[in-house]
Amino acid sequence: MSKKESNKDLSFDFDFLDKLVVGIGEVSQITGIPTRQIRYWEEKGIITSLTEEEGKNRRYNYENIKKMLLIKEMIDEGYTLDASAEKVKKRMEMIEETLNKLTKK
Amino acid sequence: MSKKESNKDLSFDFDFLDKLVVGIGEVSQITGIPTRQIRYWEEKGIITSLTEEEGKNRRYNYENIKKMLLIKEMIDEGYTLDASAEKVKKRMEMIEETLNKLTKK
DNA sequence: CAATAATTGTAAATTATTTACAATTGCAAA
DNA sequence: TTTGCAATTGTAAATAATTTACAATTATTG
Repeated sequence: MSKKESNKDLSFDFDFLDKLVVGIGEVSQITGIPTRQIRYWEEKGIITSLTEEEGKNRRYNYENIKKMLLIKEMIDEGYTLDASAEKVKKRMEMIEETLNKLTKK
Repeated sequence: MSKKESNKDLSFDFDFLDKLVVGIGEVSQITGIPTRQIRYWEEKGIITSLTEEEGKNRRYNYENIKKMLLIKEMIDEGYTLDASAEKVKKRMEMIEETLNKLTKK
C-alpha cells in the first residue's frame, strides 16, 4: 500500500465527519431525541442548524449532533435545558481549544 | 474528568459511526454521487441499503457510504463499475479482517 | 456499426419535514 | 393549592424530498 493511500485511510474518518450533514430524521434516529424536541431546542436558540433557506429541510453537522447528545446527557442528570446548554457550550469550547493545541503545527 | 467520562469521549466516534444511518440525499451530498446513480448501483446489487420496507426511504450506514466512496475512486481510476465493486468488496473484507485481529481480546 | 454497460430524465405517487397555533405536563415559589 | 414559567408534545395543511417505473441517452468494447 502506497504512502498516499495509507494516509488517506488514516485521515478518512476525519474527512468524513467534516462532510457529514444529515437531516432531522436521521439525527433523531441517531440520538434518540424526538424531532419535535430538536425543533424546539432550535427555536429556543440552543442549537443552530445549517439550513440555508427557510422552509427547506433542516441540516445538521457532526458538531450539532454531538452537542445534542451532550445536552441530552446533562438533562438526564437533572440540569435544566438552559443550564445544560450553557455547560455543554463551555465544554465544547474547551475541547475545541485542546484540539487546536494538539493539531497546531 | 472521571475515568468513565474519559472513556466515553474516546469511544464516542465509534459509537457514533455505529448508529449513523442517513438518507440518500445526505449520502449524495457527502459523496458527491448523484442520487440517481446511487439508486442505479443499488438496483444492480452493487450496494445494499438498510431500507426496511419497499416504498420507504432508503437508509445507508457508514459501511455503505465508505463503499460508495471507494467505488467512486476506482471508477475515476478507470475501472468498470463491476470491477470496481469487486475490488472494493475484497478490500473491505481485508480491512474488516485486520480490524477483527486488532480488536480481538 | 452492434451490443452491452452505465448513466440520466422524469411523471405520478408516496413519504418526510416545515411552520404555526395550541394544548399539556412538570416543577418551584407564593 | 394555585400561579407562573419552562419544557415538551400534538397536529393540520403546505411543502420538500424520495420512490418506483418506464424510457432515453451516452460510453465503451468487439
